[in-house]
Amino acid sequence: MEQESLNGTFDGRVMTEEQMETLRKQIAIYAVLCDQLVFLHNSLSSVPLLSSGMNSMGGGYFDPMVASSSSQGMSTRHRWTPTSMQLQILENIYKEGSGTPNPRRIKEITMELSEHGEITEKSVYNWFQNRRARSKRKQPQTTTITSGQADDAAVTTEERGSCGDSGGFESYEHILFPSPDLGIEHLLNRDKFID
Amino acid sequence: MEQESLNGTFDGRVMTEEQMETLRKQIAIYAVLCDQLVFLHNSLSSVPLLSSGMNSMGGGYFDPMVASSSSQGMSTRHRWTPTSMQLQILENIYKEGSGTPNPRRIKEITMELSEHGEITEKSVYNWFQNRRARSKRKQPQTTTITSGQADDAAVTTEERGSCGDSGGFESYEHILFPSPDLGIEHLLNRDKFID
DNA sequence: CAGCTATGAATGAATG
DNA sequence: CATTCATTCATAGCTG
Repeated sequence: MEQESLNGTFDGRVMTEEQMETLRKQIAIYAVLCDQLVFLHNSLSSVPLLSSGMNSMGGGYFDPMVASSSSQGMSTRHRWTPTSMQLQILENIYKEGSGTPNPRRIKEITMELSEHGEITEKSVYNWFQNRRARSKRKQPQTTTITSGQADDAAVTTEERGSCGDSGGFESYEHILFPSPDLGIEHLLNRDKFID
Repeated sequence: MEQESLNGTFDGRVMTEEQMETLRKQIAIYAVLCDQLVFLHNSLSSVPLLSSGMNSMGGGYFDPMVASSSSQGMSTRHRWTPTSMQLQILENIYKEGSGTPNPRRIKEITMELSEHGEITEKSVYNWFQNRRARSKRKQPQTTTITSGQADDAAVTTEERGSCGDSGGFESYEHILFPSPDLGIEHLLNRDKFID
C-alpha cells in the first residue's frame, strides 16, 4: 500500500538482518551507556552539567556559530538549531504524552535545555507546535495494522501518497528502535550505580 | 530494488529512507552524548582514564548506501525529480493563479501527476513552496542588470561548496559506525570512587 | 573529474 | 491549532 499509483518502486533500501542487528545493538548500547553515564555523573558530582564550549560538537548539523559577527546588526543568528542533546531531550519529553505543553512546563523545559545550548521559551514552544503539527500526518494506518508485525524492529512502511486528510503535508516517520534487552549489564556490569 | 538483481538471494529487509535517517540520527546523537559524557567525566576526575568509546569528533553517521553502490539505477534514493510532463503540468497550474495550493488541490494535482510518474503529495507541496519562494527572491532584482557581472543571484553564495564539512555529522562519506568499543567499562569500573 | 548551479527536502519561525 | 513563509541543507546535473 505504499503508493497506490502505478509506481512499483518502493522507496526503501535493503539491509541484511545482520546489519539491522548491528544497528539495533549499537543504539541499545549507546542508550544504556548514556543512561549509565548520566546517572553516574549525577551521582558523583553536583556540578552543573556541561555548559561550556564543549557543546561544539553537539550540533546535529555542524555548529554554525562561525558566523561573522563583524557586520552590523546580524548579531543573533536566526533560526535556532537544536543541538543533539536538546533534540534528544525534547523528543523524550514529547513522547511522554505531555502533549500539552503548558506554559509552566515550557519554562521548565527551557531551563533544562539551556544547559545544553542557547534556547528560548519561544523556541521550545515552536518546537512542540511544529512537532505535533508535523506528526499529525502519520496517523491513518488503522486498517492492516492488526496483523501485528511484532517481529523485532517495527518496520513500518510509511506511505505518503495515500488518501486521507486534507491538512498538512509534513510527515515524518518517527521510529525509535527499542533497546533490545541485550544484557548490557555485562558490559558495565557493576551495581555501582552509586546512590 | 537496487541490487537484488545481482544477488538473487539477498536476505534483507526493507527500510524507508525516513527510518534510515532516524537511525542515523539516533546513532549520531548517542555517539555525541556518550562522547560528551565521557569528556565531562574526564574533566571532573583526576584520573586520566578511558578514551571515549568512539573517535570523538570523527563524526558518526554511516553512509546511507549500505549495500547498494552498484551501477544499477538507485534512482529513487532521495530527491524526486519531476519528469518533463509533470513539470509542465505543475508550471501550468502554478501560473493559473492557484498560488494558493490548498491541500485539497494538492491532492488532485498529485493524482494527476502520478499518471506521469512517481510523485507524492509531499513533493507536490514542496514544489509549490519552493517555486514561490524562489520566484519571490528573484523579483527584487528590478531589472538592474547593470551592476557589473558577478552579482545576480550570488547573494547567498555561501561556501556551499564541498568544503568545510570538518566536524559535521551530516558528512557521512563512508560507512562509519561509531562502534562503541566499550572503553567505558573502565570508566564505570573505577571512577566509582573518584570523589 | 571538479566546481557550480538549480532545486528538492527539512524545519524553525510567523501568521490566521 | 492549522497553514504558510523563510532559511538552509543536500544533491542531481551541467559545464569547463
